[in-house]
Amino acid sequence: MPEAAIKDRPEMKPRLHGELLSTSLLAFLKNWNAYGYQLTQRLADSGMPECDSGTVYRTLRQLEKSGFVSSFWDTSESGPARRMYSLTQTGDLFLSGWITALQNYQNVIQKAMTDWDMFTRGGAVRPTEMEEAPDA
Amino acid sequence: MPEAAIKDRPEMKPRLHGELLSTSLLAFLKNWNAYGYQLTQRLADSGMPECDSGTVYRTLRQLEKSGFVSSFWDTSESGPARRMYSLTQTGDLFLSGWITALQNYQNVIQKAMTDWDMFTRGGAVRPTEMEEAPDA
DNA sequence: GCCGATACATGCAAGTTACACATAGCTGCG
DNA sequence: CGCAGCTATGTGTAACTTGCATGTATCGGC
Repeated sequence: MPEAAIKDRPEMKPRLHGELLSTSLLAFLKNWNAYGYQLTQRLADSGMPECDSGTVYRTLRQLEKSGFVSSFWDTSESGPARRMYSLTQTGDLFLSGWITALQNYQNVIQKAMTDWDMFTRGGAVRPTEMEEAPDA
Repeated sequence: MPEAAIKDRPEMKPRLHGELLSTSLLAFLKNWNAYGYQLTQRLADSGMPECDSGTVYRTLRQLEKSGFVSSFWDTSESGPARRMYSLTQTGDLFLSGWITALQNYQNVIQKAMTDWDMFTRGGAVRPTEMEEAPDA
């Protein structure tokens, strides 16, 4: 994890949101139906950055509006009613597409680290001393 | 890539933005200094979803405000002046932290796919027929 | 001079988020 | 019963982010 310079700035406390949140939710729903509160807890246990539960609920509604999940009220258990979500076929399709796109992202990140490794081990100039990238 | 149901909806044309964009930019800058226009092109060539060049420029300024990159005007080459960016130590640190966090995300996604695989091969009930997740 | 490519930037409407707060059901307990 | 605390879902709002269109300026070729 990042050290002092980063972790000490309250404004950059990392939070899970956006596409990473949406797709995490879809991933959880691939194997099990679940409701918002439950998903919030699973995310918290997953080692990912914390996320606001309000955002989780809104995201789930958004995913439903997009047709990626569907929901119904579950009153079978004790306690307050739960809105159970399940993944739709469209959502499953979207998740597959996302994973493919993620590969390209991973390639970019990994290539950066690999190249850096070659730089340092090869004794080449450090990037801050270079003016521009090669053409290839 | 996702098929008909998804790709035909113009509103869900995927675009690269947010943290995935920021970190892609930082990754490119890990090995080479570069300017906005150049980075926009590299992103386009990377196989990732398209992204708006205006968003790239704004994101770079934001990264500078956060202290993750620094910039100067480069007028050494012919053509319009270029704002050259380079990764700062803070940015490098942030990128490392991000990669660690990404691992957890990948685990969530991958576990979903693995479990699904076990489901289908093991002949277990499909998730849409299940009411709730197991306790463990 | 004029066009097109390069390069960076902003205005605006629409969408998204964090944080605080609201609502409500159920459980345990004195 | 009263009432605190957990479960469960949501909303109001200000701040921020984004896509798209557009604006500005430099330079090379003709």
